[in-house]
Amino acid sequence: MRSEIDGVNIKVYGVNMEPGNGAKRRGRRGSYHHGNLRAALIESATAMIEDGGGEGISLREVAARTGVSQTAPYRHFADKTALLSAVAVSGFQAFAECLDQAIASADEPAERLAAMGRAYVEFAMTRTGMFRLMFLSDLLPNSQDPELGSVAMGTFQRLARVVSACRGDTDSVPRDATAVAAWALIHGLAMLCLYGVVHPDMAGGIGREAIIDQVTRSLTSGVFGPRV
Amino acid sequence: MRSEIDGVNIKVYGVNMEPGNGAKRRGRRGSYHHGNLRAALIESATAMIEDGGGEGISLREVAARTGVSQTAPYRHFADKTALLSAVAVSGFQAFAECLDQAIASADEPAERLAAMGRAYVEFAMTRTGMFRLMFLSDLLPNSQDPELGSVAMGTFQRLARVVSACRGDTDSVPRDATAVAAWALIHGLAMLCLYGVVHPDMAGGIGREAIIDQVTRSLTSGVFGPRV
DNA sequence: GATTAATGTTGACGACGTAAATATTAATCG
DNA sequence: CGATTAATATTTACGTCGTCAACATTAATC
Repeated sequence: MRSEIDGVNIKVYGVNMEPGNGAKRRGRRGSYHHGNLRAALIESATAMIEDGGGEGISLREVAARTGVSQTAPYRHFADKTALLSAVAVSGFQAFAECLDQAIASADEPAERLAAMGRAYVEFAMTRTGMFRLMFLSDLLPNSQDPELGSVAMGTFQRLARVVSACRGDTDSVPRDATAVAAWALIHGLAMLCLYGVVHPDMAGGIGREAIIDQVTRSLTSGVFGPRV
Repeated sequence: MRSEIDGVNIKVYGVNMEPGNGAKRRGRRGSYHHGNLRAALIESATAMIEDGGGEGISLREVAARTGVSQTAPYRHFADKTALLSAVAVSGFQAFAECLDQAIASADEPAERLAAMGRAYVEFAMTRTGMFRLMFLSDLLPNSQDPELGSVAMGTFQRLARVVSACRGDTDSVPRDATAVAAWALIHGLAMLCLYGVVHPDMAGGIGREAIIDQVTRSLTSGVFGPRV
């Protein structure tokens, strides 16, 4: 970005920021200031996480893909973890939208719960990189970011509400461990699918789809069914 | 390790390998060759993972703690991942022993299953670093090491056998998704505990112990109970 | 319009994973 | 037993990474 002519430094900023490069950048293009770098960094990092190997993502490459210098992110994030944490927050928001969509797809509580289970696993298998960042990195346990914790809790509460409805409780949150068990069951299933333990053609002649179906169905029977 | 006297290089090897330094080293001490470096590296790495932050472990530090140079590990492991994979294998073996102990602690299949559930969660909460390496790193899905996959499957089969017994099946592996559901439930519960979602004093007045108890108990009732 | 705050760049540092070349020891074979 | 060879460890070096400090450029404010 810097050419030296006759001992005079001439800076050339924004070479790849010219109009028409297809970026969704809202700020003034071609200027020293980016305009909306924070959001752009999250966007770049998200794209890299979605389609690439999740962990091997470097802050420098995120900056490069966004068209800024290596240290520019430090004006908006304390460190790499903070950026990843912000990405995870947006991931949880997208996740919550998927769950809400599943809830809206059915009227009966039992069907709703089954739909949520399928949506949960589908999110894990479709947006693998993001799911791994959300649940398989050390972000959640070690998080300094309170927003991450609360948005993650939001997904739990969505499940808990529907479980309550299934059992006929008036409270929006079940008083016993049922909601925890429901979440554990569906989350664990997603994990086993991710690990490759539950794969498309399993031993015993039952495929992954059938297993997902049976397990999500068991969400609405047995201990998860109506209180007696 | 190298002192220069009158232009002559004198190497001093094994300074901290003298007899009586308390190491469990089986090889010839004080020699250039370590004797059992592979096992020693796994041991050092295991110790670092158990009591420290799991992910931030560097190959260089493992080598240093073992008393060898940075690149010595490359004579025994292809790369860092291979070493971590070997550590995970030993972790799964220890995990299997815990499960076997739980199985041996009871005679009734239902009690056995509940005991396994408690052991599972306890392992996750006690040996957190190892559990995270085993299940929360990318080792399991991406593994090139066939031993890792098979030893991980071993823990599943232990659960599957007991689930079969609970349901009164003659086969050692249930033909439907019940074993998967059982594993998913208990693994998911361990995850939620690790994430801090299920903490000692939960909302609703029930503690973690009670939740673990209820969830593991639900393993032996409802869909996991005897076939009708 | 000058000052100040916000936001970017450059350059550097130490730690890391790992390859290449070299040194030391153990194993093998006469 | 001595010489050769294979195994194992070390030194040095390279490129990448996260991040700090110093500086440059632009926007906001009085």
